Amino acid sequence: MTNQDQQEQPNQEESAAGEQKLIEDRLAKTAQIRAQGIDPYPARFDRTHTSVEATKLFEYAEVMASNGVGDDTEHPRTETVRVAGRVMARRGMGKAAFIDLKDGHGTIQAFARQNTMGDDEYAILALLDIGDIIGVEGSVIRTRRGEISVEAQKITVLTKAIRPLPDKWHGLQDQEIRFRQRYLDLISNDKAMKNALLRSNVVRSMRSFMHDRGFIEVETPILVPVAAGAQATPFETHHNQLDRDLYLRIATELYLKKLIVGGIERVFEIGRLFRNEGLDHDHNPEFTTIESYQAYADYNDVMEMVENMVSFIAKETTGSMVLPAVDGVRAEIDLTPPWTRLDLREEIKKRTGIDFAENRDVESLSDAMRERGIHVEAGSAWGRLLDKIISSEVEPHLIQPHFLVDYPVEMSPLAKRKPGADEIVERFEAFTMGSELCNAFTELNDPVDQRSRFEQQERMRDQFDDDEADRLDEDFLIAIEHGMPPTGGLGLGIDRLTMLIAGEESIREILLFPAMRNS
RNA sequence: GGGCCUUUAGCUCAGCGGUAGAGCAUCGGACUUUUAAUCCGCAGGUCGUGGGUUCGAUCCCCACAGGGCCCA
Repeated sequence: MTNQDQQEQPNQEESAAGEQKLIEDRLAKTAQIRAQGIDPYPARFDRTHTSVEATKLFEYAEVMASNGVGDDTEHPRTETVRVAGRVMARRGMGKAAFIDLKDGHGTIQAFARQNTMGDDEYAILALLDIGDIIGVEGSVIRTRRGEISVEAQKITVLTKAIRPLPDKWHGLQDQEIRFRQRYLDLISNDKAMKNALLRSNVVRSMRSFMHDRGFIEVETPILVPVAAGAQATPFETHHNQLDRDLYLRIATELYLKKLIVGGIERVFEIGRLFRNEGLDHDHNPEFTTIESYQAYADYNDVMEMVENMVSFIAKETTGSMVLPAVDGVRAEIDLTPPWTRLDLREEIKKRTGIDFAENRDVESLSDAMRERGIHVEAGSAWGRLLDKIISSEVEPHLIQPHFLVDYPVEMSPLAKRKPGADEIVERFEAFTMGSELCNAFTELNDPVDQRSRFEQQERMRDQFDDDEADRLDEDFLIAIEHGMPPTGGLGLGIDRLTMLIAGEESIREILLFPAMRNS
C-alpha cells in the first residue's frame, strides 16, 4: 500500500461512531477503489439485458438444451450478457460469493468465483457493500441449488453508495421515513413500487380512453387571479413584477368551459389542484384530477362515460373489472357497468327519514338533524348541513360503486337546473368504498342564472363567513355570455381512483411525496 | 380542534425507578454453489426535545415536536 493510500484511510483513533462510522467505512472503500485506478462513479454502462430478460434468455437456452440443442446440454449456459442493478444482499464464502442484484424490473443473482474471474477481478468484491450499484458481465447459468444466476466474468462498480440501506428482511417499516424518503420505500418494499407503477398505468389508460373518444387534452393556468370553480379555500401567492396577488387553482373547471365556448367540443385536463385544507387519509393539499367537458352532452352521458372509463381502467391495469377483496380493508368491488343510480332525495329519506324538499331552511333542517342525532355545526349554511347528512348517513353505505343523482341547487352553483324542478340540479357524484370518486353535472350555460348563483355564493361567504364558498369570476361570466353550448362536465380524483384500484386506504400510499409537517 | 397509541444502535424490535439488549447491517477472521448462508470475535446509544419529581429517570409527571389511529 502506498503512502497516498494510507492517507485516505480513516484515522482509527479519530473514527466516528454510529451512522458516521458506517459512512466513513464506505468512503474509505470508495477511496481504495479510486486508488486502484477505478472510477467508482463511471458515466455509463452498456447493459445488454434486464434481470427479467436475462432470466428469460436462460430459460430459453434450457428448453433448447432439453431438446438436445447446445454445447453442453447437461449444463446449459447463455451467451455473455451484461446486467446492472443495486446490490440487495450478499452471501460471501471466501473464494466464491453470491449477490442479489435488483434492477427496475426484478432481481437476479450474480455468482462470483475467484477462479472464473481471476484474482484481480475478484478483489473488487471486498470493496462492495449492500446498496452499491454494479454491473455484472457473464453468461447465465443455473446453480447447483437451482437459482438462475449470472456467472460473473467481470464486476463493474457503477455507483458506490455511502449510506446503508434499510433492513433487508423486514424492509422499511417506519411510515415517516417511507413517506419522507420514498426512494428507500421503493427500494425496500415491493408494494411501494407496485403502487407507483399502477398510478402511471391508471393515468396512461385514462388518457387513451379520452383520446379514443375524441377529447382534446389541454393545460390551463395554475396561477389564477380568482380561485373559482369549486368550494374550497385557495393558497395565495404574489407576482412581484405585476405586483398582483394570485391564487393556486382549486379547479380547472372555468378555463375548460371557456374552451367549450371557444369551440373545442370535447376537452379534458389532467392536472394538479391545490386546496388549503388539512391532511388526512384521503386528503392532501395538492392532488390530481381529470376534468372533462363535452358539448351537447348532459349528465346522463357523463354518468355512462364515468362507469365505462373507470371499469376500463381497472380492466387495463389489473386485468379485471372486479377488484379483489383486501384483507381487513374491504370486500370485492365490482366495477362492471352499469352502476346503481340512487336518487339523492330518496336515498336520504330512506337512510334518515329526512326529506330535504320539506326542510328548505336552516332552522327546520337543523331540527330534523338533531332529532336523529346528527351533529349540527353552528352557523352552517343549508347546503353545508345537507352535505353533512350525506357524508355521515349515506356515503358510508356506498361500498360498491353507486351514483347519487340530482342535488339541491344550493350545493351546486355551476350545475343546470332540472327541467320542471327549479330547486334541483342535474348533478351526480360517484361513490365507492364509502368515499367520493367523482362529481359531475350538466353545466349551467344560462349566463344570467350563473351570475345570480355566483352572487348567492358571495353572499354566503359574507353571511356565514364561509371561506370555501365559490367566487364570482367575471371573465368566466363574460365568456358564457357569448354562448356556451349545452355541456356535460366531470371532475374525478386520480389519486382516489388509484387508491381504489390498489386497495389502499390512505392517499399517502399513492402520492409519491405526500405533504408532511416540518421535520 | 378532541381522545388514544408511538418515538431506544444504520435498519427491525425487546426492555426497565439503580450507568442499556437482541437480530440484521457494519468492522476483523474462517469458508469455492449460497438463498435471511454458516461459524468465531470486535465495535456501535446525549433511549425525540425541554422541564419537573426522585439519592438516582430511558422508565413516573408536565409541556413541546414528529409519526400513526379514531372522533369532530
